[in-house]
Amino acid sequence: MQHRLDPVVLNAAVVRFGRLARLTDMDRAALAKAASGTRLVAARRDVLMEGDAIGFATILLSGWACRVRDLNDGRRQIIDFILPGELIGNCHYDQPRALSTVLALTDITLCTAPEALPGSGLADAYSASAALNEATLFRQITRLGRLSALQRVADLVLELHERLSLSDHAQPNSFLLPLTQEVLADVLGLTSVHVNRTLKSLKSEGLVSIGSGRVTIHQPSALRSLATGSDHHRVEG
Amino acid sequence: MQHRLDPVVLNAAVVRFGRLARLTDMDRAALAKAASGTRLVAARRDVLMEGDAIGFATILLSGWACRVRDLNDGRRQIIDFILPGELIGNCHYDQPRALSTVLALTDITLCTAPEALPGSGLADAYSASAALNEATLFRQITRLGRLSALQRVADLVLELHERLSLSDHAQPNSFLLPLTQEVLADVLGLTSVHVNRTLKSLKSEGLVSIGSGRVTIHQPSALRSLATGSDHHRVEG
DNA sequence: CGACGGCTTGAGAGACCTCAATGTAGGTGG
DNA sequence: CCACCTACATTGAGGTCTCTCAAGCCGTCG
Repeated sequence: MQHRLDPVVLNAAVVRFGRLARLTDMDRAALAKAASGTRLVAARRDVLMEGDAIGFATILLSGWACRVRDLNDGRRQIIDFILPGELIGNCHYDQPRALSTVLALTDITLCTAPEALPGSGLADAYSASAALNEATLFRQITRLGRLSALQRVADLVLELHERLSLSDHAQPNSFLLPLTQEVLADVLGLTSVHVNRTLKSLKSEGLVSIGSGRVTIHQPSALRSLATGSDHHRVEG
Repeated sequence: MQHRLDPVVLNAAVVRFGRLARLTDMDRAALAKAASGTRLVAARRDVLMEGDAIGFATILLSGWACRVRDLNDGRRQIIDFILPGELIGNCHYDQPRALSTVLALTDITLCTAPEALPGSGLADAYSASAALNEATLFRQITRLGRLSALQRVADLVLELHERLSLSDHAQPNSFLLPLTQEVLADVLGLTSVHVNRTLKSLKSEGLVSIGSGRVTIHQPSALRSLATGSDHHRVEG
């Protein structure tokens, strides 16, 4: 678990899938081999367009991407983020067409997801990953449908911290957030102006600090109760 | 395709899956056999609770259900509807735990989804169904994040018409909608009061009529342009 | 008939948006 | 080194959409 320049150890997919299922050496070797052939996509470039023909599922090895849907009036909604170690596309059946555009939010590296033998640990990991992805969509729907701006931001910060922790991309109470406020607005269903004011409010309450690409969670429990609406016992600085 | 009391013909799953993939007689027989053993759930009853252990995937044969998430303050968000012929749970891997509560909105009948041999038409249908379900979640996210109340209702009406048409549960420009305005509010991320006003507005513009459980779409193209925001050329009565 | 659930309507409040200006940091060229 | 440009963050003022609270209505069912 130490930091070496060994790609097997540093591979976000190995870390994440290893947390989702019990991997054998063969599974890890397959992931390492897959990760030896990477594809790079620059920030702001499309990884794939809605309706594109898809080959195999892909693993995001580094950087941030997102699924996004564009509206006729120029606005857009980010469906969900894709974080290191997460899958793009489905491993359980051939998906002829992409269901949404996938956009690189930073420079990213991708690799083809190795095929998993039925019953293998890797297959279990893919299943768990798909289930997590679906749960993330459910959470996003609830966030957009029923939470206030303050709650949405709090909930998203907590979710990102949880998801990044799965691939060791987060510290116990902070993580790197390489996103502009406009991107946050597009995922939260708000305007960037209101995201700015909401962040300011969270900062001034001392719950989190956000700046120069890093989020630090100062009061995890207060943030959680804010996000879940059980905000009775407000923790005052 | 004629209406007979033959359960094979009336089976919503056979109709829907037959539209999603080319089914063999064996596939249809498997569905018919599965549908011979049904489970009934009364309106307002939970089909399964979030976190429940799951066995096999289930097919909804009749009635309306929904995935729902409850909040601490008593409010709730309906994630998506489940319509006749649609799947509950995943056919491509064992899902140990339910990701959300599933609630019967009307009296419903369920059956276990028959196992699909790899490469069979049924397997293709399950894949297509899963892809459609994911697309529905994407659409719901976009609806909640970026559409106004008027647009949300318009978009939902169009979506429901499309989905019900897949299982022959809709007429060319109308369908039965066995939902209260409160349920609509919970799926649209609005209050029932505002749903009421929004419906009134749509009616008064002559786009749709809604009453006694039936929705009729009078101006499909106008409704579509309202939902997609390309509402420049308003169609005035 | 009364009770109930769902629908409808009104009035006022609040959250979030729009428009617009200013501030700030990094990058580039003169 | 400074002027300039661009992208992003920040702040203000006013408007609008949706919510909240509250009341009345309507059909159904006991």
